[in-house]
Amino acid sequence: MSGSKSSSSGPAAPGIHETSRREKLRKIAELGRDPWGSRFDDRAAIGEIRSRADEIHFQPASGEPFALPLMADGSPPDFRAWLNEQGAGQLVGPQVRAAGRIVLQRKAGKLRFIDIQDWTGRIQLFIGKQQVGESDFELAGQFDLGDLVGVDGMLWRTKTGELTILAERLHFLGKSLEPPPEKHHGLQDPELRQRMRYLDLTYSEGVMERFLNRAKIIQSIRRTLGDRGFCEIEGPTLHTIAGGAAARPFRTHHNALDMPLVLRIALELHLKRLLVGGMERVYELGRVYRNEGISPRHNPEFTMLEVYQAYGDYRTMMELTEQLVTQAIRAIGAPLRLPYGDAEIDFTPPFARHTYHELFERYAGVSPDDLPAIRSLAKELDIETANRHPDVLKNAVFEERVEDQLHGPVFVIDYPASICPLTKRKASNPELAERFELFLCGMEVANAYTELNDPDLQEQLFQTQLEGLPEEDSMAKMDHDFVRALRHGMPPAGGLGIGIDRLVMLLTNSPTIRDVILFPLLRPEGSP
RNA sequence: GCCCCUAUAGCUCAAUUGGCAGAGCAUCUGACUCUUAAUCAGAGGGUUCAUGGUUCAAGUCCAUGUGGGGGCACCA
Repeated sequence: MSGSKSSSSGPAAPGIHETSRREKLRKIAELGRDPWGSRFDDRAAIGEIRSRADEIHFQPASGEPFALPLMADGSPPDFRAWLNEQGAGQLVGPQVRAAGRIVLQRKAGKLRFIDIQDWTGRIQLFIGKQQVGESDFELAGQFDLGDLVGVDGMLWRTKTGELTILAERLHFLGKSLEPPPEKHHGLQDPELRQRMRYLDLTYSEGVMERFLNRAKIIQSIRRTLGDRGFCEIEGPTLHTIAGGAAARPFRTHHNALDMPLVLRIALELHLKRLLVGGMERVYELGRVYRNEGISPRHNPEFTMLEVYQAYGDYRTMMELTEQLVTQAIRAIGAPLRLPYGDAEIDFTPPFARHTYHELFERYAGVSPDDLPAIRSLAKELDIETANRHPDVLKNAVFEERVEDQLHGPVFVIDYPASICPLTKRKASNPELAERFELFLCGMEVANAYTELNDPDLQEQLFQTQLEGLPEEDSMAKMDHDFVRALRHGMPPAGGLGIGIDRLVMLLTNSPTIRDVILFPLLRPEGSP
């Protein structure tokens, strides 16, 4: 970003907007009002106020008040005519108090119409000198778009039928020194939307709702797990070994101990230590950090849920996954058939279950056991074949050919054991791991295992994985402390990981992960 | 790390073949006591991301850099 787009901070002279706003700020102070406001009790949310529209009555000059004609969506086209037919009298509504940001202003002679917005909605204020008095009307003259104001008044309708607060008293709650974005189009530049998320939340359609839905989804997940007796914990984010996944970590350093540290790339190994310790149902919902590329589906820090249940297995986790997802959809008040881009996802449980083998044959067109065929297919797809374990190669083909086809939701089950070093093998077939991944729109959203609890096998698998791999590329950094924990006996268990950001993307129809992370990683503004 | 696209007023966007840098919103002044992205009349607002280059002349063409977007790679 160039310097010319940077904010007005710094030595540059204040722009024309700021100068005008500071002048008004000064006038507000002159009127004896605090331009930065103070506590404002007992206001109602604008959404709540709007829901009281039916309390507005018409009070004729003589006789009993009566309700307005039923208005399905707010205002009838002929409200003005209806009012004229009623003859003498006036509208009477409940007394309300609201506060919000000024998003539109219209002057009509000595009247002011102002739209204020809080996080539940917008409402129009009618400001006339007659109603608010000399001083408040003078105050209203100092209002700019973006200012925060409060109002006491009567819920009412204008002649056009618009639901309005007829202002009786105005309160100034906070000045904005900067002009808001263009009112027709809002902020368009994706960089500015992420960098100045506060503006995006206020002025871009659907952004507030999306992030409130994110919060509801996370609340729902905690509730679902809590109802089933799971205990939430907070593991360390500073690790000495970046274990539990295959990803490059962020490196850092502890000064007093003069010790290298890494930020965690997964939650897994500490949760399993807690299984050993007797926490039979345990989970963490927290941030992990992976020092990798950025894409519409990847942010360097993201939110992960990992759940472990003693004496369960991966099938237990499949059922739990369905519960977590469908409950989350209910929590945001959405139907089980959800739009995503041009497609629709049907979350009605049970989700489809297909084996890795079956899907491989269907979409790659060759048998996963036919190694020569896989090799030639891999070459066709420009996949590196030299010195790779057959199953690793097979999985590369799977990712290239199969995953994009998995519109889902579909549980892919029974992975080749060799690519799952933390997973128990199937008793009936030790070549296969008791693992599933949940795919939606070609995206991996969940990953679950029957957890490996044999310490000798675990140690051996760590060792095997290490061979021939640069240390930071391997998921299986030898973690002696973890193996020692397993040696004390970990119950057989099911484990589940869910990428919360991706789940939120799917449930809120968001095309990129940056749309569901409030502050995604950006380069510093104006960096060289 | 590689490839493609992109950067013009506070914001959203124009600018013909290389020929005087424009509009809407916002701001300021004025009119209007039921407006609805209010309207009407006027005014001010620019280092065209940066640095070089080509040219009589560069927002426009070229090179390099920076930010952003998209794709690839990376990501079990």
